[in-house]
Amino acid sequence: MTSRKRERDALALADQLHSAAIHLLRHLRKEDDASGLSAPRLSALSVVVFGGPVTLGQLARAEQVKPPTMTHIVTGLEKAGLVRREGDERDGRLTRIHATSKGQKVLVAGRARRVELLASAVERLGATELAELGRGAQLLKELIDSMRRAQ
Amino acid sequence: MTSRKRERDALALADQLHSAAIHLLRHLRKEDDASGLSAPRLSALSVVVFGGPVTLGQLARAEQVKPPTMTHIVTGLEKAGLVRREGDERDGRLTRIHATSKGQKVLVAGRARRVELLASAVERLGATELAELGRGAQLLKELIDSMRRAQ
DNA sequence: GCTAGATCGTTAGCACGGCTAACAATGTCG
DNA sequence: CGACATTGTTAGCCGTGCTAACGATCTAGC
Repeated sequence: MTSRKRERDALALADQLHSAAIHLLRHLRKEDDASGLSAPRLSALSVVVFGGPVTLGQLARAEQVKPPTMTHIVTGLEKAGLVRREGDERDGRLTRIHATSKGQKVLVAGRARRVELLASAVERLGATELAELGRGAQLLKELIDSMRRAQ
Repeated sequence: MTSRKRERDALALADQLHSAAIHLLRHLRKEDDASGLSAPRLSALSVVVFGGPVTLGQLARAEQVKPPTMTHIVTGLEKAGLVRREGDERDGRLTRIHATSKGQKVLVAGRARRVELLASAVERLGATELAELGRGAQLLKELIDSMRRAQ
């Protein structure tokens, strides 16, 4: 019956993670609003800033979103002047997304603003708990990658 | 400089948690779609099913959402026959949200379906990692509660 | 008892995020 | 050169979230 117990554990854990993800994002949304950057835009901008110029399709795959959705997000970022489109010279179908210097600045500022709430909460944690939470975040990330590979 | 290091840790951790939350929800959305229940609806339904009859305002606060948003979500659940509104006899302003039996069934089925992906990923984890991830989820939940109390 | 204010929920209207279907433009290969 | 594949965009739908404004109801205070 130990496998039955594992299933129950997995179900309970999935529920906790699901609920935590929803509520965390709803909290962070408020801060994101202050910077004018929603979570999906911030996330995409982060990829562009740290991942260098990237095609729209790559960005869509990285963000696990369909191309039309990414077109929409990039258009928003472009109108805000945080990103610019540039056609590839060798392959006319591709459009490469570049971060502008404003985009880099806004990303850094947005990260700082976004983390304020979390940071003040994190500072109430002991060193042990901080390490444990870090470990949990790493495991969660690996879990998501594993889900992605499994389709 | 140790406090500076804590800040950097907090920033990096916040980024990881933010990114993980986004990508986890995007994955789970696909499963949620299969059951016809989006993440916010599933989350709200869960509160109604396990938290007994609840007023719309309580539900909105529990889900950290403004009343008009919750009105919309509840309307969707009601149209799907998962929930029903009932006026309070003592206070005519209140509307209590009750789960229907169909709502209970659908919630359970949705949870199972939703957890399939995660469960198969979780089963690739060792017992130690499972415990660590569970601890991380618990800490994350406490962190969110702490953020909520701090506004 | 009645009026003034507070509270609760809804409606209206906006912006964004996500999807599918359909299309145009470009590359590639037989 | 022509058929096919790939890339990105457009159009159109629905769900989520907000604020502003409103109607209905309760509660105080006079």
